[in-house]
Amino acid sequence: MSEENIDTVEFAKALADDTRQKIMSLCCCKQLNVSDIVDALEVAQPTVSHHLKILKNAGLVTAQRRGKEILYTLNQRRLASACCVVAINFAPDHPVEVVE
Amino acid sequence: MSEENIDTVEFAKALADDTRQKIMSLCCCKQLNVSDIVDALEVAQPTVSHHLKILKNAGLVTAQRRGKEILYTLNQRRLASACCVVAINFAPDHPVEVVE
DNA sequence: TTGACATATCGATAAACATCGATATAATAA
DNA sequence: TTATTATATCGATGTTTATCGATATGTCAA
Repeated sequence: MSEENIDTVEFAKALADDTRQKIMSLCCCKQLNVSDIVDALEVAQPTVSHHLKILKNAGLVTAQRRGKEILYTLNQRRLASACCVVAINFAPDHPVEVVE
Repeated sequence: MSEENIDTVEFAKALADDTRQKIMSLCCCKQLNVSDIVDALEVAQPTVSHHLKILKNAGLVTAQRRGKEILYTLNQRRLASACCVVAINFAPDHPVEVVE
């Protein structure tokens, strides 16, 4: 949930599901509402909301209400940060960083 | 399991457990046998073997027999690669790479 | 207001998973 | 061989998690 402090277990758990990875791919670089995601995948709406909650708690997506709908977007910066934190923590001899 | 082909769901699942992250930290830069890991953590030996199998299948540790014991080491290169693959797949606008 | 639409939450269920005691397998030494 | 040590596998158990139908909450338009 936190802003910049990354819990690597929470991060990995959020990432550790095929449906959530699909959701992440879908809302990368775009804002999608829940119905868009439900239509793109083959899972029920409560299931999508469940996964979005997990992704949001891990800081991997952000939510923004627009009228009746809620737009979700992948938080790419956070994701890249988390990958770097994992690499730096566990693979200190192979440092990884965001380029440019 | 594979050499360079990284399954991001398998990778994330392997990473998504506190005990496994502790094991990874323990055998980073060193070779540890199972008993060393059992002693360092507070879990039973079959549990440690179970986690080592998951890490090994994901390519995150390598195993080498030496006499009666089996030495496990973290595969840092593989871990760094996997982090990069995740970042590149899901955060294309924030490219991440192994430096130097 | 009421109704329609969009999403979240609840409660139940089944599958996946972490854990451990008991036991099997493997290597070595006596 | 037998005994000892180290690790893996098996089988059972409890916990976590993914899933979905039903329902609640929230927003807006009429």
